[in-house]
Amino acid sequence: MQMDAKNLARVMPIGSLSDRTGVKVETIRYYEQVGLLPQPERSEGNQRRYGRAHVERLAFIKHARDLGFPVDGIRALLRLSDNPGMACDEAHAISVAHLDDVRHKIARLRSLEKELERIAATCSGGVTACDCAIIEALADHSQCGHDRH
Amino acid sequence: MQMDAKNLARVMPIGSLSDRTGVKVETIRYYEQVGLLPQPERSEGNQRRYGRAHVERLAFIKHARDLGFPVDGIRALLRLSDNPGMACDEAHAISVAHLDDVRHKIARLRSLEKELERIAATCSGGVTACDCAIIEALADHSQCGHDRH
DNA sequence: CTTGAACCTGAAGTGGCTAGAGATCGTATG
DNA sequence: CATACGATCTCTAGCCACTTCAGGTTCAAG
Repeated sequence: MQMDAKNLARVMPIGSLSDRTGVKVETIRYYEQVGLLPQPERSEGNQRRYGRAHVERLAFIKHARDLGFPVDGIRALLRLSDNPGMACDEAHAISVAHLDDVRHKIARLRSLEKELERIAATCSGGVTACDCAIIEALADHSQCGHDRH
Repeated sequence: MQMDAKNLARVMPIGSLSDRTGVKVETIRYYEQVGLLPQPERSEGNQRRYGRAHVERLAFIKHARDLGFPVDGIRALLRLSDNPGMACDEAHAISVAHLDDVRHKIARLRSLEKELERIAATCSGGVTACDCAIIEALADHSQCGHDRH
């Protein structure tokens, strides 16, 4: 067993970085491949060795991904974070654009929810009464709230 | 020009099927490839020829996709719709499962929305005051509603 | 020194399409 | 009947953000 929690923040293998950040090993390698994470130093046997800076950068990435930022947006935010000073306006623009996107998705899902509720309610699962209202509803576009006469 | 709207419901080329259903030509071929649409008859010159049944089936598929059903779910619903009688319970289960999924997505997006609002609000875009609050918020997980001490 | 978990690379697979290349078909005109 | 040109054909690759796999190498505990 490795003395993980304590203070190997100095030189960590990829598995420990994974444990610390909650990002899977394969995903870490993927992030390196697409240029989100810099290439770390290697052990004599060619294994990746990470330090504190990598933990922070990966945590940043993970947090942004959890918030649904696309990888390209994260790349931009990381670039800004690397060059402080010329940052704020652009970071704000990226966030607001993403917030907009999230709101659109919510709106769309809400209307889906409504129609699914309506469709599911027409048939409560008893085999008797319907044959089958759900399938009919899907087949017949005219029943739903949308157009198409 | 072809007499589209009137009554070529008998034998349609793929473009007309596309126009009637709002599903792109390439997508129609894709649906055939993955087994959602049956292989249609062909003209002497090997072009697809569709009839009324295809229009209905494709409309069904489109409606379900618009509602966010995954292709596998649609495959199941189509199977049910082909074998009426043993249908209703299973169709209901599929729909309810999907509705559940949609609700989870909504809940998740709502919490994302809240946090993005909070983060974006910390820096309103003026370069002066922040350097940069958004980037700090992303870097520092401890500020947000989640855990991690 | 042996074992076995962790690590390595590179390629392919996922879902649900979309886009492109390059060839062939079908039909409205001249 | 010939021509032009849009519609269609097949096949392949690309998109996003990973995930999975195969087959090998390294590291560290006992």
